[in-house]
Amino acid sequence: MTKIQDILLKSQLFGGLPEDHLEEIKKISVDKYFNKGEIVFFDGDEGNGFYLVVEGTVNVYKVSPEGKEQIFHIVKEGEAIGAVPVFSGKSFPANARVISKSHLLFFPREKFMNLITNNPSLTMNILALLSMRLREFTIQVENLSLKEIPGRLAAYLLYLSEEQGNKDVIKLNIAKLQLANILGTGPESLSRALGNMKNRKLIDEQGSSIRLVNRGALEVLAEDGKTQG
Amino acid sequence: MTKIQDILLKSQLFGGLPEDHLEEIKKISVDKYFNKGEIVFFDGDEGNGFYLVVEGTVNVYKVSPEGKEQIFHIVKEGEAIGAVPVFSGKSFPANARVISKSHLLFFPREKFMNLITNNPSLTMNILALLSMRLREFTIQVENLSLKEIPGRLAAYLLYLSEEQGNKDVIKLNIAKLQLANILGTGPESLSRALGNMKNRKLIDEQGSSIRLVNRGALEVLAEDGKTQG
DNA sequence: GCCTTGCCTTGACTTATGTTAATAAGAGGC
DNA sequence: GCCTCTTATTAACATAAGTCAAGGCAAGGC
Repeated sequence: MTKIQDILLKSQLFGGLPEDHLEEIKKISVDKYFNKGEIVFFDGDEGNGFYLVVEGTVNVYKVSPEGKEQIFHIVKEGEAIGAVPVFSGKSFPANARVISKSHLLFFPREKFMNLITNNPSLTMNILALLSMRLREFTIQVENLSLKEIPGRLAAYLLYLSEEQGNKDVIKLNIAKLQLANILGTGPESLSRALGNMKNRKLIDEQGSSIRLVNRGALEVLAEDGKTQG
Repeated sequence: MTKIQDILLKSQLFGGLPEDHLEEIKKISVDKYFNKGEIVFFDGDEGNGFYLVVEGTVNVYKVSPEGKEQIFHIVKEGEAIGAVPVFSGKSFPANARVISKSHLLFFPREKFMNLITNNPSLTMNILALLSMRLREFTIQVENLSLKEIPGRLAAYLLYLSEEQGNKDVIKLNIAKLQLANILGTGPESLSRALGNMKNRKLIDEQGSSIRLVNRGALEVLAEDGKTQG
């Protein structure tokens, strides 16, 4: 089995589909290669198809006129980007930029639509994918609106821990600046929040690893959102 | 044609479907009536189906431990709520509360799923619906993270104007407190932002009507997000 | 018409976070 | 191994917005 077939099989989008369907799917896709920093699409571009990440990492984000960046989603191997325009008929609602050398599969809108119409399992997978994305967005809005920065950071650290197998020592796989832009802030505020957590013995930092020293306190912080009164 | 059929026909979800399908759809639905203030579902409740608003208004929102409320969506006649759990298989990601006497149609998960499998147009409608919701969320995150309160307010006023036929005099159909909770703030900050706009002759307030006096300046404010430096 | 109740506004004050700038620490090239 | 460039930290300061509290206004009941 090729690497690509393996990725497709494990992806939320195409997982659980019979092999001949995967073959068909692979056939309509186009390989696209990007170097670090290159743009996959811009906010407002017409969406004539969507992408699946085979290798590398892609940031989906928006920028304010002043240059502040908000990251919506960090997309990794097996995940899809740019599906919204395919079904809404509107343009891309955000920018996407490759942050490491990447290999994507591009699925042209028309051909993909044809695949869907006679493939109920694929359709269900897409519905599940979009629904999960909506869930993630409710969490992001909640974090931005109802929590202060230390609370958002705590929530993110716990999320990373869960993602990495509930370990107490987690790996920060992204730059601090990126993390700040996920949390909706700048690098200085993130530094302060991390420093504060270290002082209060909630975490411990060793290079790009963070040890969750006091998980309970982090959970309270993430839940409460506000630096306790 | 009954009122319900009319609503179904005009909804994004069921619009454009043949009449016999609408009949089938109506058949599997259950009427639910709510009084002002009643809860439709809570964050975390198991989602055994979704709702379509026939009459009234429903707020979808989350609350912080301190009691601050963030409204995600104000759902009106013809719109759907609670679709996420149907397709993701997870619980409701937020609360829903009726803010005026309302009549909803409830669609049980299983039966609705059966309808989908042999109804491609309905499926396409759902995909479009979820995608549009995702678009709206990107805008909400952008507003919360990249704009200050006056900018969010300006953006919302312009959105209302567009919704109400690009009139220069718009009707605020919700309480100020609600509006504040849409914008991610409290009533005091909203009052101040409105007051400031009045001082700067961007708007004029008459009861629950707001006149957009200087549309251009509002657009700049909404676009820039930040009270210019 | 008066009183109650809920909603909104205004003011004074506090605080979290943005800003600016300078320094420090790492990573990669040569 | 040294230099350069990027990335991260720290500190001092500025400000948007939250908080608390008081007062005004409007709608509905009696």
